[in-house]
Amino acid sequence: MTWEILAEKGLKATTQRIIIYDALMNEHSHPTAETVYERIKIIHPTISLATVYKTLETLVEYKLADKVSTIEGTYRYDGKIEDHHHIVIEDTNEIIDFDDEHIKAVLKAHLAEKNIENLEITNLSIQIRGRKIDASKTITINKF
Amino acid sequence: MTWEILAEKGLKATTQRIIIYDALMNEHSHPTAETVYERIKIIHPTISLATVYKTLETLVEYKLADKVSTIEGTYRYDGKIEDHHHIVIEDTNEIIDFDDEHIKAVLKAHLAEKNIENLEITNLSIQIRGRKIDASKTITINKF
DNA sequence: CTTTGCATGATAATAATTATCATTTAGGAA
DNA sequence: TTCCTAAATGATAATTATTATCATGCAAAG
Repeated sequence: MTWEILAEKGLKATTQRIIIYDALMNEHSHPTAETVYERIKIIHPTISLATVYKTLETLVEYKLADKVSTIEGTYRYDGKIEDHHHIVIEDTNEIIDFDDEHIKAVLKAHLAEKNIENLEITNLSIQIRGRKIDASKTITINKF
Repeated sequence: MTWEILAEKGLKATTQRIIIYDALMNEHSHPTAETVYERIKIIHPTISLATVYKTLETLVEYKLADKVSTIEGTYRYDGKIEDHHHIVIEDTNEIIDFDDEHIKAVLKAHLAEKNIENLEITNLSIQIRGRKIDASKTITINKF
């Protein structure tokens, strides 16, 4: 229940927050604030764009969402907060989630060999850029 | 010689381009266009900010520089075009270069096991976020 | 039910970047 | 070397995304 998730964080469960949170969780395309706004207007036409911006920031602040900057110069929000990586498709700038439980361990093991002094690593992410071989098809990631 | 590098790409070697290119190559802090402009104004006070923006874009277009988007919402330019990775320091958003000839091979080997269908990987980079344990000291990366 | 402080909505302000266009200049041709 | 032309520059206007402001509304605690 969304209102409980908000309440747990000490956030007022307003209609707007619930709608925005739900919209973000159900949208896997890493939308911009503007896109979230457009989607939401259909079911809640009186919502303000400013509220969407502020609420998304709040969700990020309370670790209920992630925010990423893109090469287009805009921010995109991600309802998925578990550790994962992104594949960015060139030309379209589509972002595809990429889950991999092992890759981080592989990287950390490698980084341990280098010893980087005075640094505490808080986050490690892999950015994969690429292009679709067949633009009409989707990209599928097969586990194993 | 900078003018030769520009000429090789079929670019006019204007005074402004030479100054901007040299400034970027000698600045390892991943500056913004604005920062490059401020630095350059000292030796070339009549240069226009618009020229700095346009020239940096041109350098990126001709693969003489890289452009990265940051979480602050601004672009930073990088005179280093060889494959490398970035360590972003939280709070200060300082960017430190991180060279590693092996890490990419390690990652590619790992990614080959997953088989990602329909994707041609064009670029692979690792983003390390972290904080300085001792803020007054720098971060050193020891090769072996 | 009332209160109170935080959230919302409308809109103004800001900041970074891009576009426009008259003027200048690099580099090739004569 | 001088001339020519296409491309680059400089000044500034326009745009775009985002943030700030503030009067009004509403969630939730008592």
